Amino acid sequence: MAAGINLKELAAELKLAPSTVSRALNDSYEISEETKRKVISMAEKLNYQPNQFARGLRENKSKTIAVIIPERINNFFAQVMDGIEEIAQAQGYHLLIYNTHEDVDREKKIVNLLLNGRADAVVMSVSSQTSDVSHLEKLYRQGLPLIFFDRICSEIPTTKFITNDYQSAYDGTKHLIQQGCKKIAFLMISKELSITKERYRGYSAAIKEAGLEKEPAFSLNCNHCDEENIGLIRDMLWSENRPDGIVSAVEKLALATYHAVKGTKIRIPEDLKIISFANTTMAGLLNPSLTTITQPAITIGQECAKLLIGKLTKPKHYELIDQVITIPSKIIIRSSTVA
Amino acid sequence: MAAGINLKELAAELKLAPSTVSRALNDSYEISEETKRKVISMAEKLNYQPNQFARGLRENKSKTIAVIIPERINNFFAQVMDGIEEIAQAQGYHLLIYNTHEDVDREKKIVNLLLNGRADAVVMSVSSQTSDVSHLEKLYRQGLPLIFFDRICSEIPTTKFITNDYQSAYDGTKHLIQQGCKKIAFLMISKELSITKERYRGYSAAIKEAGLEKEPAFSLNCNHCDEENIGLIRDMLWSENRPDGIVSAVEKLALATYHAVKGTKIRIPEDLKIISFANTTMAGLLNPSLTTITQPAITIGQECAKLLIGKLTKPKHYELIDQVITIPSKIIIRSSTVA
DNA sequence: TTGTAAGCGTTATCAA
DNA sequence: TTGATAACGCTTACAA
Repeated sequence: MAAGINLKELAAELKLAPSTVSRALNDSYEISEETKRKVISMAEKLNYQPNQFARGLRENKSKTIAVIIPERINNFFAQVMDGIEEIAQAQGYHLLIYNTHEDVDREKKIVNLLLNGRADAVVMSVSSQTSDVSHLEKLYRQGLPLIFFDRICSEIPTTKFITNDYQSAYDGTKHLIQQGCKKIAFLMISKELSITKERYRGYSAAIKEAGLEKEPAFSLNCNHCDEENIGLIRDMLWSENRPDGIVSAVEKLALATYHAVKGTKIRIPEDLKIISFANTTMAGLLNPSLTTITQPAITIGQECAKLLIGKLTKPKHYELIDQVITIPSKIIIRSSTVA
Repeated sequence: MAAGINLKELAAELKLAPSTVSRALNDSYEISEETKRKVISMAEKLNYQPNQFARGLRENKSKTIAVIIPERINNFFAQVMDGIEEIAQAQGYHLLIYNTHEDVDREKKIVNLLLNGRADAVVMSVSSQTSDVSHLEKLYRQGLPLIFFDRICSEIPTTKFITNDYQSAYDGTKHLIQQGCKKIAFLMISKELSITKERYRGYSAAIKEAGLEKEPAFSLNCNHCDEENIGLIRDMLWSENRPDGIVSAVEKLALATYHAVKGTKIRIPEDLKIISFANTTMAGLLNPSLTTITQPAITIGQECAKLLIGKLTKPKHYELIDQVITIPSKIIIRSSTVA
């Protein structure tokens, strides 16, 4: 309703042809400077805004990037989105954002919605339920530039951005070993996820290298219900053979551990040391402060956006080749691992 | 590139006219069941996806809602977005999300970008710098349905959703008084914001009612630099006449207070009690756990989306009248206010 | 019940 | 340097 003025009306106002006005606004070389000036000033005066649908229909471009994440209430993903948006805004791109809530059915629906030109490209991190990737293959085959970050999909031959999951988990686990831990558990949300596999590999390598036992019950596969996770962790901590160290693959499980321990006689770090992949700014304020493996979330977002927009605007100079680009995390040692 | 099939090609494949196919896909009453079946099955087989630009151009609808927030790394706004998205997804709407980073210039640019039909409606929370609202008035005058939440703009005669800022701040302050506080400070990020004004009114009323002194230095106006805020709060806590209670209008200032106190001999809650508007799930894990005024963020998001989509789909039944709808917060008492 | 044709607001091609 | 016209893919009067 109401709506603004369109090109035809603007042209009529100027007593010029629509095509002339269009060219003037697009700074075409074939238009005189004087006409350009007149057109631009009138356009501003009348607050002319070109219709994006008409333009999109003509040019087959939406100047929009779709971002699909599994969770919004999560500092890591929030920071990645800020990174993406920073680059996108600067280049005049808009962001359609979708949260799958870790639900692969929602993910499929969302991906299907993107097959119609609503977005020029897609950047995503898959849900923890995603094992069948046919919907992603369909998207890829449509020719939409697609890249993954963090939770990547190795079946799709495109560029992926991750942190050094293996090495960070290895270093983190080694840190616990150096602090005297003998029985170290690993907390994860889904065995299917790329990040889980890599982080678990790093953890396992450090355990093996140190000659420590690898109790099966110490590989704890959690889910997305906080209450259940707290229960699972509590059970593990009250079992006969309880761990004295924990490597948590995701932030929420470290917090669940804090909840599980709360009100019990288990003390962190004296009885239990914990290190976690985490990006919360509150790590330093927890009780005790949490040792974290902090991911370069903003940088990951920026790099995703740079590559994708590069590919969209200068296809000859950018190629989304099948590769994994790694940006290292930082381990920040706090009280939860130092007795 | 690549791209899918279009309506004309689909029609050719079926040996039908494009209009017939269009009607069949839109489940028009004038098409026979048999034709509909054929069309739909062929559309699925060929994975036909209608072009959104063409449709938008025809119908002047984008099925998209723009959401503008001042900050993304913030549980309150993340929850509001989840609430909006839940309703929007169910109704087939997409979300364009913009972060102003509390910068009014960015806010203006973003608002200007929305004048061209990219979104059918806008839901926003203004930046803390926003005092000149001419850009918002322009948006409103264009006829784009616009609603505000949390940080509202009273100059625009539309519907706004907030929590009971006055009452919650009053109750929270009273809680501190009941816990024995005599000198209560108020932390805020910007005097311009609607929420600041209302929360400050509630705080002031409780202070006055209890006959407590109202030291000017106790109204601490902070900004968006965490380091600076920690310094400001530290200065206040080390001054001659230091407060024994704090009401924080926003979460980040409560966290800044925790940082300011860390490593000093000031103990919470013994020497200083603190209550804060906050939506972080970590409130219970802080040291000590933080008493919070928790806003109904998801509900606020859902209500915004319901009203806006109602207005878009059934304009006769929904009116964005000039009113403020209040959804109450919950005070959750934890250790930071109980000695 | 199905087909024909016009038009949404741009931009690109061709002509003037 | 500017103007007229067609085309992008869809929906909807109007015809058949």
